[in-house]
Amino acid sequence: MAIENDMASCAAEAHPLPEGLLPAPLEVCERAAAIFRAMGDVNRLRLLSLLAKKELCVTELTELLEDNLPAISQRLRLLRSERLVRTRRRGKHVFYSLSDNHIAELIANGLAHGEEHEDDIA
Amino acid sequence: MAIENDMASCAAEAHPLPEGLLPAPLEVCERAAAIFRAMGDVNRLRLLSLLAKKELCVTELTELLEDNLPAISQRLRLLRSERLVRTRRRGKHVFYSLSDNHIAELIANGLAHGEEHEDDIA
DNA sequence: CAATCAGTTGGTTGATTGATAAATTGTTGT
DNA sequence: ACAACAATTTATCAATCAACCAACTGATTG
Repeated sequence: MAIENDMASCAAEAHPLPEGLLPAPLEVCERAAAIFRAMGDVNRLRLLSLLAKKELCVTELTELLEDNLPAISQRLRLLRSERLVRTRRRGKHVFYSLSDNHIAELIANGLAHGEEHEDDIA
Repeated sequence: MAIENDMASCAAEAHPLPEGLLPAPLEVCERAAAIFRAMGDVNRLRLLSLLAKKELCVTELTELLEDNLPAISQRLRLLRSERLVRTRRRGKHVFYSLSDNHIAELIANGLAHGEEHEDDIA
């Protein structure tokens, strides 16, 4: 009753909050969230799962994923805007690959987790 | 004109596509994409960045993130529905923690990448 | 330089999503 | 049982996003 104006008390009683306990910096979270968001779509992730194995051009991706070319191109565009993939022009073809190993690891880890919990869907 | 029904020819010329080159199974991608999607939001990721350090209750998270409690609770609900976090009731308080080390690694990796590319935002 | 192939861009539409506030459930202490 | 606190739920609204089709650019070949 005497300490009801101390808003932090309830939490402090439950656990003494360490001073240094802070969320990751906002800018870092924004960047990381942008990467995750870009990976957080089935079609884009399937694209990435292929690029994780091999550099591929838009036409090849279109065939492997059995989709139409503009759709693939749009997804690649978004992935490139978030710097998850790189492009390299070779004659008529534009080849896409993952921009760095860090991205490759994130994709591999995510897919690995997806395999473990495959039963969650059914 | 004579070969216009052979759709694969153009890509085959650019690169001989390995037989075994297939995207990750659809179900795996769906599950992995769902995880990434859940992480792909700044507010949820900040939540996760805290839970990666320590188990915390909703009230504590509300204070640390300086937001209102229902908002935090909603985000936690989504994270729980995707099985990224676990709950444990202790008296009046519900404590949240990451559901497993795999998730913790993904978060750590994502944030690490976010730190590297902090300059991308400015 | 015209024709064709490879890829991108723009605009629209329908579906998801996140924020907010209000009402409700669950828990403890008196 | 009641009051006070902790957390969830529900509903609604605005914003964001992905799919789709059409038009366009850029590069190569005849």
